[in-house]
Amino acid sequence: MTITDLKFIAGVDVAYWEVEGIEWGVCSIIVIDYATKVVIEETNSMGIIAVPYIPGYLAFRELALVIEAAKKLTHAPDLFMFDGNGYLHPRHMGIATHASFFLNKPTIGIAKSYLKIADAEFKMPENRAGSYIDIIINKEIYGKALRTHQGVKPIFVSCGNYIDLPTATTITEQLINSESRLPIPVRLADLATKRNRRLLRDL
DNA sequence: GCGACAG
DNA sequence: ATCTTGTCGC
Repeated sequence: MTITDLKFIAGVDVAYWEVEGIEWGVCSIIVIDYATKVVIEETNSMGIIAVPYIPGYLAFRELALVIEAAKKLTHAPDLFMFDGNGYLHPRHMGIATHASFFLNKPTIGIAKSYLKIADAEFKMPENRAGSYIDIIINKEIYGKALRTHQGVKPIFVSCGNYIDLPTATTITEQLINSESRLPIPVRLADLATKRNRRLLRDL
């Protein structure tokens, strides 16, 4: 995978709500033009969520909706960014990695907090935009804690699949604006998911 | 039994 | 993730 081949990049997220003891979820996928950052497309899917949240098993809870929303896309993304980990996972199989086998596209994992692996801790990157620290466990780089803005918590970037960490990091950094510590596609998917939830639950 | 815990 | 008001800061 080469950065110069990238045209469309997708951000994926899921939001939840409950109705009479039943949990529902809505998945939103936002596709933007990598060069201009303009939104090209949005697709959604919604359904009952039957799988509970268990740390390490997020994909089993969210993937069905993700795949359903991805099927509706008319502009095939060249890469998908997820709200959650990829290789930075106890079995190297976070949702970003797991999803790649269904999407058949490069994926990147972007987590907002650290999923502790084998009691391994990480040092916080220094407090300035762009600083990062590799998360190394048993001499292997799982991902990195990346500070996208000064004075804000770092995000955790890891490979999903079909991409290397330096490339994933470069792409992530190029999609950061002043609006959020998260890359634009993930941030927009997060906003879309909450907007759609408001519309759906008030139905 | 207690603490930890992506979303 | 979600439940939630005001509030501090750029």
